[in-house]
Amino acid sequence: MVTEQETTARTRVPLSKDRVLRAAVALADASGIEAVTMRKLAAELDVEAMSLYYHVANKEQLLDGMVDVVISEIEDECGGFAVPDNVEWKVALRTRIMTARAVMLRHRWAPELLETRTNMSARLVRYFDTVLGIMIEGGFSYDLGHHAMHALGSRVLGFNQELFKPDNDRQEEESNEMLAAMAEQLPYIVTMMQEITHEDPESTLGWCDDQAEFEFGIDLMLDGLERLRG
Amino acid sequence: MVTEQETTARTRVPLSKDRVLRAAVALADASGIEAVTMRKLAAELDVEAMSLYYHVANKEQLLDGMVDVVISEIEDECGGFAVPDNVEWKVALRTRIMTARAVMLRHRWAPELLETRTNMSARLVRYFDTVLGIMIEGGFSYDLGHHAMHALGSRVLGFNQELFKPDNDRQEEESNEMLAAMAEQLPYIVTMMQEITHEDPESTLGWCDDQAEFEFGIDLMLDGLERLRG
DNA sequence: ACCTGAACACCGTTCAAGT
DNA sequence: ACCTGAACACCGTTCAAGT
Repeated sequence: MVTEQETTARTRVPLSKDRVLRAAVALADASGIEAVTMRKLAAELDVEAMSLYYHVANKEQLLDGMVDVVISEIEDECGGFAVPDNVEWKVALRTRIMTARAVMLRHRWAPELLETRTNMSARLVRYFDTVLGIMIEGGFSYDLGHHAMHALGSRVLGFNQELFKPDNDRQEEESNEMLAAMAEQLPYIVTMMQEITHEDPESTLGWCDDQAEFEFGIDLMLDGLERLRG
Repeated sequence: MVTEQETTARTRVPLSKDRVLRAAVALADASGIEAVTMRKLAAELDVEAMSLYYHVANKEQLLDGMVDVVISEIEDECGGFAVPDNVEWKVALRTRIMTARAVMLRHRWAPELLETRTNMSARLVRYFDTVLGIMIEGGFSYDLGHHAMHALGSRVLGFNQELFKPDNDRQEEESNEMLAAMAEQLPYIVTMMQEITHEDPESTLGWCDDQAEFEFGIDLMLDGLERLRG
């Protein structure tokens, strides 16, 4: 019995802030951000809920840490946060944004979390610095760069603030049915639905699988900024 | 004693879904969305928490209802959701968006709520229909109108997805101090801070009091769309 | 028809205590 | 140094019961 205890104690990897954060990210990926409670996360780590408080001050800090893990992934995938040389600013910025987007698609809870956090991650600020840097080295004035940062907003992290939500369960059936019933109330939307044949039927409502719409929006802004840069 | 009971019973306005929703909006305005719990809302209405469930199925429906109240305010302030005649599309759309923005500034919890809701308010869809209608009547193809709706995203409701958050308590002191310490880590941002004299110092970080930045972003998109319309 | 009380299954978190 | 148990103040919600 004592031997068994010793064995498990030796086998078990000790907890650490890093391990806690990684487990939290994995849990959110698998079951959504609402499944990330101190108790469930602890269970995932085969530990009591209160043990987490030794590595993390409170839940706020846990969520901040999860954001940081996501930003780290972007940094890794970009090969660091240096402003590239010899690349046109628009290309450099666009590829960076698309890389960020790829990371966000792996962690679909991340956009909402990013937007609701009030603490600023230091790593996130460094990401913003290189985004700004790409524009400055590309010939932007600091004034225009500043406006651009605000205008791009969270788009620089590869996601869009869509307002049409997935409407998970019922997909086409009820939705089309509802729209048909409201035809005279919604003349333009109904006509649009009829005119536009969506290649990928589920891409209309989801925010994240609609790569083409995201790229349309990004290019609209980048082209506009290029024009203002002169 | 019986008389007193009768008096209070006669004096008290009976609960209704409408009264519940208005109270919830008022509570969120005053104390933030996190203060809107079934128990606190009930207390505000001088009623037990369980009484709310007679007028509202659950908390989800309560939050959906709050969104609907906000959209109603926009509708009222726009004088209904009809597509205006004899107004240039860009002007019509811009004023509508700015009206929505004014409403959002009165209910600062609303943007976050709008973005996290998964149920689509019928009234919100009608709002979108007139936004699309303005563009179609302004000479947009349905295809371009569709792209534009996605690109504008929640901006059509008058808010921006900012990633720099207020950082409420400590304003300049710690923030500037921190930036100075990170000067070599954040060369571009630090320079930008130095170069740009903000007329309104608190407008840089807050998402909502920065009217000028919002207008810059909106005009960037509207001008871009005008160019694509041809 | 409208409201309530007690109870349940969950939260985050504190604090004193264990090894 | 690291982890735990019991307890507290809060959630949303059910259900049987009151008027």
